[in-house]
Amino acid sequence: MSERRKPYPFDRIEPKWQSIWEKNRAFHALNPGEKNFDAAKPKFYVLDMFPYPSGAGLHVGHPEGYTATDIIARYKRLRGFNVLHPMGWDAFGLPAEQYAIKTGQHPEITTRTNVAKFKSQLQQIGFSYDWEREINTTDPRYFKWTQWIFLKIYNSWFNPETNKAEPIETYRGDDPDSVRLAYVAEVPVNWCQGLGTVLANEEVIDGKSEVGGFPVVRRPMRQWMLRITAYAERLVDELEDLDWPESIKLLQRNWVGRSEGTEIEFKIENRKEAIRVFTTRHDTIYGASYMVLAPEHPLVDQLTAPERKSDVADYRAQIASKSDLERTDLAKDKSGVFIEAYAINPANNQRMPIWIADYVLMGYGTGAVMGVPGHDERDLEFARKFDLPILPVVQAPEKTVEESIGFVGDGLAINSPIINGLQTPEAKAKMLAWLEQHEHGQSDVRYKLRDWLFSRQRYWGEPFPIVWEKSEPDGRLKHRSLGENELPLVPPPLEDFKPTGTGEAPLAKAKDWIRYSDKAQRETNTMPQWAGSSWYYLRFCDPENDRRFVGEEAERYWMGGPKPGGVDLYVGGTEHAVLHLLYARFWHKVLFDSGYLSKTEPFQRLVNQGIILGEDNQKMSKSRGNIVSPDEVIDNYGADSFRCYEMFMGPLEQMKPWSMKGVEGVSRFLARVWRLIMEENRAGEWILSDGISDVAADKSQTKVIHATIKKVTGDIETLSFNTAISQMMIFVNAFTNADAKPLPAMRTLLLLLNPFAPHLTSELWETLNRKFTDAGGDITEQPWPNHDEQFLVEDEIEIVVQVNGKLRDKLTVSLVASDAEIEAAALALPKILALIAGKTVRKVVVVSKKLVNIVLA
RNA sequence: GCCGAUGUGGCGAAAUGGCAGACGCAACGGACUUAAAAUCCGUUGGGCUUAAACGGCCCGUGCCGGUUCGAGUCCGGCCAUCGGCACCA
Repeated sequence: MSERRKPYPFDRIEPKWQSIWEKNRAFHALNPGEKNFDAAKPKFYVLDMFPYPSGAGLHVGHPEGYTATDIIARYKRLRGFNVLHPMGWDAFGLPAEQYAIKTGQHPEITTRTNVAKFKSQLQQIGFSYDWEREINTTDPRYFKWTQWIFLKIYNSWFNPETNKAEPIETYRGDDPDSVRLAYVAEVPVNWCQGLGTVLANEEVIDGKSEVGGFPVVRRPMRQWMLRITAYAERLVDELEDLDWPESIKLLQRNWVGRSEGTEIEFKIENRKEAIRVFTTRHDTIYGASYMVLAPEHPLVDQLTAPERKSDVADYRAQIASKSDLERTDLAKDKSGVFIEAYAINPANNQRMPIWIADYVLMGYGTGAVMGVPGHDERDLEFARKFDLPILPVVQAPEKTVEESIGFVGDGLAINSPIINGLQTPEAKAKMLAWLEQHEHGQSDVRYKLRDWLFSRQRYWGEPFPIVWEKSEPDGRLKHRSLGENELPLVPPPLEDFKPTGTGEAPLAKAKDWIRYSDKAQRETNTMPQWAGSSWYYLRFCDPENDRRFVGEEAERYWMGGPKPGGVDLYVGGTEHAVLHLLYARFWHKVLFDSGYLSKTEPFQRLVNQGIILGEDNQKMSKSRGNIVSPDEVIDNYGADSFRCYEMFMGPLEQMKPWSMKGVEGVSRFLARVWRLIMEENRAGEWILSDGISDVAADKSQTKVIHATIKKVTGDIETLSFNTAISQMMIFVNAFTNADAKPLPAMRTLLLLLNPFAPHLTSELWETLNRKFTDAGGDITEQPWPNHDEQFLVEDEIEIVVQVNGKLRDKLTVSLVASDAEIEAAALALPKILALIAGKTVRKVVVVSKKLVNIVLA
């Protein structure tokens, strides 16, 4: 590619200013208690979702959110805030480990290389991060505290009476291990033979591993779990006062899946056991004609008649062999086995045949449902397939009884002696009262949320600070935590990172490391990648602290404020709408309950940037070959053009395609700003333009200046950066052909543009200061300009004149004209007279200082 | 299937219920130039009217209806695209 002449010397000024900022520690935030800390300034904590440093480097999607937060950070500094704007690396994770398996290169080396690449790319864009606060989740000084927090969780239980976590010592029951917030359980997990590890649900796509595409099967394994379900209610309720997009709140609410209903007990014919059922439609109990248990339900073995045992065993085997994928495919086709036992419907004492079927899940509710085929789609399918009785008990509005079969909405209770004639809500209330009164059931709340599967069979993750010890009476292995003084627990050096293939973690190969004492061995599983990212925003407040995960004063300052959430602005992709944001909130609440934090929520305001598509309008991917790297953009147009284009493309939260032509347009705009202030001399050198003079702007220029201050300031506050840039383009267009460029106007423009194009504006500011010294100091030390409304008012205003709502003419009147005067003037316009001639004016609407609408009969 | 978001020129997009298309891209025309690039200026939703220009008229924000003096914007119903969940009782 031939050397193109640069429209302005960004290749010289951008590295220059980046090194000045670094040398001056321009963006270093001071903590309370540090020398020069200014307690009079308000704080602002603006955070990006820190990246996983992959080998591929940045693509243009990463810096979209980063640019937005950088503009906010720079703007807030100019507005006199102490700004915390940090960056770090979420560096544990599968790709580095897979690379290690392939090449033998230790993940630590891969990680270091990738971090260096990412960091240099971010620095080239000129982001104002406080690099002195850089953190890396794989650094033992960091994960020491990840392990420490795990111990806090492990050593806590959730007290339902206080609705918060408390130290395990306060638990009065026999078996503390049964209530810890971190516990071991045998659960069905996603096992991926190809990768040799269990995977989280989100790492499994259509029954295959996201990495490598290997098949994934369900398999019961003993795993570490975190009791996030204890917080289900608070995770929903405490969303309320957060400034998050409603759609994201809804996603979280749906994920937690609260439903209110009733737990009902059904007696079993001729037996002492009972089946408990959870239902949200206890008003349909008269229509419950059969009972279904999940195949794994603990009562199945006891209740199944001897002659049905082999059928049940066959059915269970058949289900176990199905993969998740097959299960989804077969979702519509109901299957099940009758176990030759009967339950008694407490409402009408009818016998209900008991079945097992895989459409009932052991993991939700009680693992048992009452079959109401009249008013539940799945029950109806099941009943039709196995010829079970179908009784309508809710009549749909405007429908006959017969037509109401399959109706699942609210209607009129029928065939239900106790509640006949009642609308569903009243029917529910009365039925519940009846059930409670006769001790058949009580109201209950259930959640879809499951506990968090927290262990992985991987090398490249935080080891659990847990040892397994032979306990004295029975010689069984029991877990216990390491002491805080034993942290960090660093993973052993390994030559061979390969999975064992047996479900045992790679750490099991480090025989010396595992051996803790004569009678104790270390836990060999590691934590998932989500661990480090569940609290990193806290560490940024005080990253060097080696006595505490975050210092109290630093936490109170940066995570404080009047709102429930601590981080003032958090920007990142929607892909983390549920998991990361839910996990972080959960950890935060445990730490809050334990008295370590000042706020109940981590993130007050959340904004999701939209993804950037390739020029072909498709998602960027290696296989499509449409990935745009920031490097090429910066080489050709400079970092400021890159930043401004990222913001000019469209609304931050919207999905939008990349366009190199668009970058060029924005680059032209910045070059125009440059040439507003600079000109080339005969030698081809850029020098301060003769046109710049210290004169006042004229009236129309003043108006543009103040309109721009107002618009840009308001737009930055609402993150509408695209329209802020448009307004600055209007400003520049207005001054491009002016004979004299008034100095104060130029300074105002540079300040407004500074958060967007910091290198260009710093350079021009400095150049102006060399000749005109009164502004003094660096651009970053200036106050943000204020607009004055008086310069925006017009002497004369244009009034739109409509006839029957259609624009017909315009009218210019004085600012002080009354509505009556405006109406009279409008009705006197020749065009309007012609239009209304011979017609009756039925009404005239006058909107003050705006419009007249003449309505004809 | 359920839930949510989005739908405006050739393209990215603007528009407190009040002039639809700001700003930018692309395209076309002009100035400068031996020429090109760069730069600057202008035109640019569709159609009709007009020899042409000025002007004038009609249509136009996914589709159908409603509220309103007035709807891209509010309400109801559809359609399409994208995203999430998916036997959750």
